Amino acid sequence: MPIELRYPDGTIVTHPDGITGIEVARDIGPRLAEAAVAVRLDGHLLDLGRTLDRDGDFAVVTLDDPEGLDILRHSSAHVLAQAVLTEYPGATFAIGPAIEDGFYYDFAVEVPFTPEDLERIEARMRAIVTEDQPFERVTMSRAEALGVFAGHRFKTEIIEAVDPGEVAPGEEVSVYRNNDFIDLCRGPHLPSTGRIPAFRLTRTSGAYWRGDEGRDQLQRIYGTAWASEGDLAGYLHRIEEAERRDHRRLGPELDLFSFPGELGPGLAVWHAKGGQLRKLIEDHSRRLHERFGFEFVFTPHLMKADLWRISGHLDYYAEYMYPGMELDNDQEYRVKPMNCPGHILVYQSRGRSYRDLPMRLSELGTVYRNEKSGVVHGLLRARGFTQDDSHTFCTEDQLGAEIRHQIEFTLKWHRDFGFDERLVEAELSTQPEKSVGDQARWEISEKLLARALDELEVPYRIAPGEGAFYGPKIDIHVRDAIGRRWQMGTVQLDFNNPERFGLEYTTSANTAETPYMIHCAKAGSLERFMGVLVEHYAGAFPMWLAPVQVTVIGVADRHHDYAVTVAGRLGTAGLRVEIDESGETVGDKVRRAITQKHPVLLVVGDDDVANGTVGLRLYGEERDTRGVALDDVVASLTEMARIPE
RNA sequence: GCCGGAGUAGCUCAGUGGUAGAGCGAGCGAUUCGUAAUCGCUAGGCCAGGGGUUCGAUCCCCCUCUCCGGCUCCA
Repeated sequence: MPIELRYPDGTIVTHPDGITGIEVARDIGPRLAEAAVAVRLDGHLLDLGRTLDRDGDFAVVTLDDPEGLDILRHSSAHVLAQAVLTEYPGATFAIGPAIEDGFYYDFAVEVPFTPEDLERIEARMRAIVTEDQPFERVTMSRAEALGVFAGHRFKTEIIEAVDPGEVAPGEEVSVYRNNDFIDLCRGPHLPSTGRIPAFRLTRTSGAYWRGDEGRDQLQRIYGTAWASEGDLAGYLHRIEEAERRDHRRLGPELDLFSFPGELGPGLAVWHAKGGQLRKLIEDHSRRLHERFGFEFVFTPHLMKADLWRISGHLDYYAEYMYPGMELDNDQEYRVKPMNCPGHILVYQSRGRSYRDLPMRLSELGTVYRNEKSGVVHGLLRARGFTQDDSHTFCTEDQLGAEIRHQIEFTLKWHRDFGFDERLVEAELSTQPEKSVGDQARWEISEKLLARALDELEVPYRIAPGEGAFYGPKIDIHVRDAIGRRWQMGTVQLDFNNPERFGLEYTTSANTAETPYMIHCAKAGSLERFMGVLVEHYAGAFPMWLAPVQVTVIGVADRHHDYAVTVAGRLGTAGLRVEIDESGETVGDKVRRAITQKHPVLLVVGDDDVANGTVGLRLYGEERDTRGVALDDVVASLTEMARIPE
């Protein structure tokens, strides 16, 4: 029975039954056959040597395809495991998938790997690649497989579980063999180890078996693999670029913030420049909250423990809360990890009617969370931070419009900081297995959250069951200047707190109703947001955010008075200006301003004093413009420094 | 919290079982210069903290703290 394959260009070609993927590829073209690493038949990836036994959409997969890279990385993981099992007798292996940009493999070994081990393993891997060992696919029964992997307890566990995610369905399992190395695997793989063009082992770490803290701690080795040495170099360059942008490095360098050891982990101090930046961001936050109809409230950092008992935090969140302190006749107090209970008390301070709703309460609320010691990470994961937090109380009728309103706000917020529509993605997390709250409310809310995203044309994916137990949520993610994805703001429904606190409003029919409560943070944590901003802009902030917008440099000391005049004019126009008064050379002063990433540099010399002009150089530009009239500079810089409308 | 790595001047890093060095930065002096580093001098270190081994420890061992890479967690 011949089979009909439809190629990506739409043509349908008939082939004899039993033809293999590589044979079809050869039939299409010898160069394609050479580049081929696998084929795809109706969405299923198959090894090149597998026979094709049915009609379907057919495509040859090469290393230019994302799937091709996944296969390359997966095969690289096998070679890694082969190298480790060869070099370290007694080692056993767990799982080794492809991940973004690379792969890893988890091992159980007597002694953890050292950087020297990594070199040794990498050398062995190179030898395996040079030997160009073919990957051979073999299927066998579970019983046989249990025999093959006897003594490898993790593999045995996988086979016994017959996890459909890791092993082909049914009783048969597939394994891949190259030389005497054999691994349980669904495949597909490269035709042979020699088809790995470029790889590098990058680091080691501990990892738990099955990701479970309570189970074996394994040794994980990470690597990266690419279609060419050039791609590998490009990847390593991107890593360097990310390091260059690291906010933990730029923060102190640009005098923005630091984490003094005396304070304790995860606690930052903001220096004057970072304080200026933060003030600008907070000002913008308040401006927009006001424009979007929010009211400002303030709640204390310390509240009676009973409040956290009512809210349920002491039941569900206690491990993140700092220990209580006993005051006034054994009254226990807690530092707040969240702002919600405070805002609820504001709501509850008097009887509310439907006429009060929607009530949007916001606060730049500083909270403290006792993050585990191993997870604090600069501003991105701090123990003390400030949320641009808000809690909105509304009726069911208002809910749809309100959700949309808050998402619009969040989008506007990100747009203003350089994350436009193209860089924003959302994630809609729905009801988990264990949840509280009225089922009807869950359904209505999830529907309205999705509808708002549709209407606002925000691309999103649904994370089924990933919502908090108290309500569904939308998380806003952005991609930064080098393509990394960050989770930023969030819009969350909360069915738990209104119930626990017994919130009510009086309807027009004079009945009591429980309001909907929407938790929304636009930036999330200001600290985290600013950390991401630093990395996004690589410390070179746009004019309106730059702590120092303009540096004025006199060519020689005799130009100092004129420099002061220029700075005065700019300052009067509302610009943030510094004069470099050091006795250094012009070249050195220019370099310092550039190193500090100041957006605008004005150099003034004899000609400028005589003509009322300046020499203008913008950050990121190699050239400068001489003899620009001071009035023009004031006008154009003021325009450049405009706050987003 | 767990696994691994690392802590030497403000920063980036050399260094040795016999009580420490460079570059940058800082201060001072000279230089007065037109767009990415002018020259010189000076100051600055409980070598993360504590304990041990040793005649002697920054160096070797143990503990603690902090940071880094992951894991885990992420109401």
